[in-house]
Amino acid sequence: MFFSIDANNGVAIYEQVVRQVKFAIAEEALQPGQLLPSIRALSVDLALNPNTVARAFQQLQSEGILETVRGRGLAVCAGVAERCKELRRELISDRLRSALSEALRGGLNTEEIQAIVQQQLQELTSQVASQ
Amino acid sequence: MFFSIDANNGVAIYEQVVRQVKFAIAEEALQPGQLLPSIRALSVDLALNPNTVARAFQQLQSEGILETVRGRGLAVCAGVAERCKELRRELISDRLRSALSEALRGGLNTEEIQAIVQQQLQELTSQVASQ
DNA sequence: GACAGTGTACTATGTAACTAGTACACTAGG
DNA sequence: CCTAGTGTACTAGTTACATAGTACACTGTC
Repeated sequence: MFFSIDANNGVAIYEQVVRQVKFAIAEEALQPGQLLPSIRALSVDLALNPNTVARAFQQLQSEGILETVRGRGLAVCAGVAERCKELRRELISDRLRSALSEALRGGLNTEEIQAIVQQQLQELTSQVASQ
Repeated sequence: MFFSIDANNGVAIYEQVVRQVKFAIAEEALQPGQLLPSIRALSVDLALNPNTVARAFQQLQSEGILETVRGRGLAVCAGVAERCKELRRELISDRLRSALSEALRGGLNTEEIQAIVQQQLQELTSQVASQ
């Protein structure tokens, strides 16, 4: 599957699953109507407890992004792609803002911060390219 | 005092205190030999439990950044300013890297991410300026 | 009908983080 | 000496998160 979990991320594991499902819908890697991998299958893939995955899916359901298909599984609701794109932008913006705010409060100036961002982006993209 | 705590940051509160003390030393807002505000005073300022502040200070002590002056308080060790500057860069880089990595995995491209960083930096600096 | 695969619900356990409160030894200053 | 202010060291309780295991109702397929 597409998801990757980092246990000591600050972000709770179930929350990481929630975010990455939203991202997958935003990327259109998950289409409306499409069934998600089952709770049990995904928990094996990600080496998580089924309850943790179930909690993530329940939250997505309560947000109106997934819906239950009785006896079949959970499917992506119709017409949520656009909303997921907005959510993705908000989630990423908030997290970046929090990190940038700490950097500013820590006494770094804008130029130093931008340099760090460039360096990290370069490292990350070259990593992905070499995979 | 200089510190500001954000309770739902992902970063544990005691860890935020640890980081901000390091940042203050890196900024030379705290000089070597200088006494820090007392655990009790700081806990009142930040509306935290004294134990939480004590835990942060104990960690800083075990890292060799603060030292006990019996009956007086905790003081910044001599010659740690340079190390704190390195630590500050590492801490901020790691956190930014984590956020940027999520953004890339979420399907945003480098240009979109850079645009978000610029926007957030601009908002944050104009906020600070208007304070 | 039988079975396997769904989501859902429940209780229980363990850990980390934070809070609450108390007690003690030490030092500086009157 | 006495008092107030230090750090330090406990025990306890709460919350959030993750894990472990079990049970149930539903659906699709044979």
